[in-house]
Amino acid sequence: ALLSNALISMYTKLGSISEGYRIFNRMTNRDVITWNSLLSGFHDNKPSDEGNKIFKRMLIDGFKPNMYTYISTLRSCSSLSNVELGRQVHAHIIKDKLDIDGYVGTALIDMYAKCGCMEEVQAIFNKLSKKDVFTWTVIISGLSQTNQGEKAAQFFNEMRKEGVIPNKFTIASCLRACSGMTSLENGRQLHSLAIKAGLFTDIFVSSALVDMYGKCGYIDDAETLFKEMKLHDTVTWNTMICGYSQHGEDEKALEAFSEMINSGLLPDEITFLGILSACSHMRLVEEGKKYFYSMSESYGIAPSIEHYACLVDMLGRAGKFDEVERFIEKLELTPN
RNA sequence: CUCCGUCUGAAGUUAAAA
Repeated sequence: ALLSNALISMYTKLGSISEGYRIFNRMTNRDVITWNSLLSGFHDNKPSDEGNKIFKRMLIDGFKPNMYTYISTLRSCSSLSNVELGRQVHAHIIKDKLDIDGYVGTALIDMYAKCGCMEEVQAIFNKLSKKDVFTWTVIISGLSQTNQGEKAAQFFNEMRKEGVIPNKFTIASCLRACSGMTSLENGRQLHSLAIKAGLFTDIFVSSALVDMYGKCGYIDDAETLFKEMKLHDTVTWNTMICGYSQHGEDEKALEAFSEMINSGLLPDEITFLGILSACSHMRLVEEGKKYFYSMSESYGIAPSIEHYACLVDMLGRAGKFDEVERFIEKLELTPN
């Protein structure tokens, strides 16, 4: 069982969920760790309710979850904003007296924060005896992600008063809060803090800085920062492309797209939202259609309803209302 | 008693309109 467990964990963490399941299904000597190993694979992959299914199946099969199980299941709840299951798991945790554990507490706070349940967050937070940088950061990121930037800033200040040193996760989350509030002052302070702490070169921190300057209206500063970065990934390019497009610097958005492709990176669905938006601003209907069809033809990305909306917007701005109608009629998606 | 061990916690980019 020890070897099989390790194998399941390896496969699921590498994204080969089906390989993990194959070993799992062949095992006759499953233990709690077997189930936990299976659960651990759904952490870094796309959100799915597979984790919740495994948790329930485990209970039905008569296995007693431990704190590893609960933490993994809570992660699924967080990524799906499934507070109903989260509360059920919480009840199990209290029953098993595991709620005093720091990791469990952090996972619970994260789940409630991402679901927007601040009363629960406060209650658990107040009860925790030891608060580390993870505890503070999950709250700050939860508030940033639910557009409660002012509260995020309050927690950040309180954290520093307590003498807890922010790390790159904390800084990136706070920068997101600044972007949401277009708070240039706080953003600049975080910028110098990041330099002092040696976190400036982290790609999450620097991308968040590029975004912050863009959102605060300083697209030139964002561009300068972007060009100074040694590493660019898809998210960094997306930040710059969407920043250009949001500022009406649409030609630059398209140029950036070409540069991105030339550098060997692949675009994703967010890249195309920025690109289609730029084409729409410029009334570049034919060019925009080319980009739209290249999504599935060249990059294997299925357009979402947002992409279709961009195309409708583009046709509408260009005054092509008859074409808009035809386009909507032949939609394979249900219009919203 | 201490350490180790097959499973545990957080971060950046998202169209239009109003």
